[in-house]
Amino acid sequence: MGMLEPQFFELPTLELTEKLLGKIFVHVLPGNVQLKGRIVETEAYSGTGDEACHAWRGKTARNRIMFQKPGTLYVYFTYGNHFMLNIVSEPENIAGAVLIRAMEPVEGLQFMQEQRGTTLTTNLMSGPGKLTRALAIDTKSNGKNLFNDEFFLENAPSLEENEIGTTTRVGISKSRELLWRKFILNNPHVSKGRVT
DNA sequence: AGCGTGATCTTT
DNA sequence: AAGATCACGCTG
Repeated sequence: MGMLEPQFFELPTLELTEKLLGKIFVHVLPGNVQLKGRIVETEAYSGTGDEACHAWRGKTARNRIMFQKPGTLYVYFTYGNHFMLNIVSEPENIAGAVLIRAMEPVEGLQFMQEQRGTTLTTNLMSGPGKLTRALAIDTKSNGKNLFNDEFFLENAPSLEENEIGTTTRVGISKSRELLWRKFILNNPHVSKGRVT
């Protein structure tokens, strides 16, 4: 299956949040080291009305990437330790993004194990801070897009509705009622204790 | 269940 | 300028 094209990302954020499940995220390091993970857990963050979205009050120095074209990477630093990986959604000048919360390791396991200091595959990428560490992603990648040979998504079949779980989002204090978290049911690589 | 760790944003 | 918050992960 080939690389996903820009048109794939032209969907409402919540729809894209589902469509990204099962797709293969690829980061190619210098020396042609290929790191690949299958996306198994995502969350939608979108514009006005969602107070948990960084951009709900408008554009700032940090969130400006959320206003760029769909398929752009929005990476930010939080809790003094962790980088969060998002894929921008919505047309240019409208804020939206999908937080990638967990992946299933597919290629580059040895590199990931060294990065993470563990060998247990269900612990390598089972959280948003874990997966950026495993994939060697930090704010240097903020603003890059998924249409080049460093970062891209490999296509894969979409999930059936009955294979997808839906809940409220994790770790937020505002807009807690929105059912904007999507994940692959019964997949052991979703973030800890949240497989169903 | 508690805490580290530092950028970002709000309030003074 | 100071204080609060934070789309988390690890130890205990």
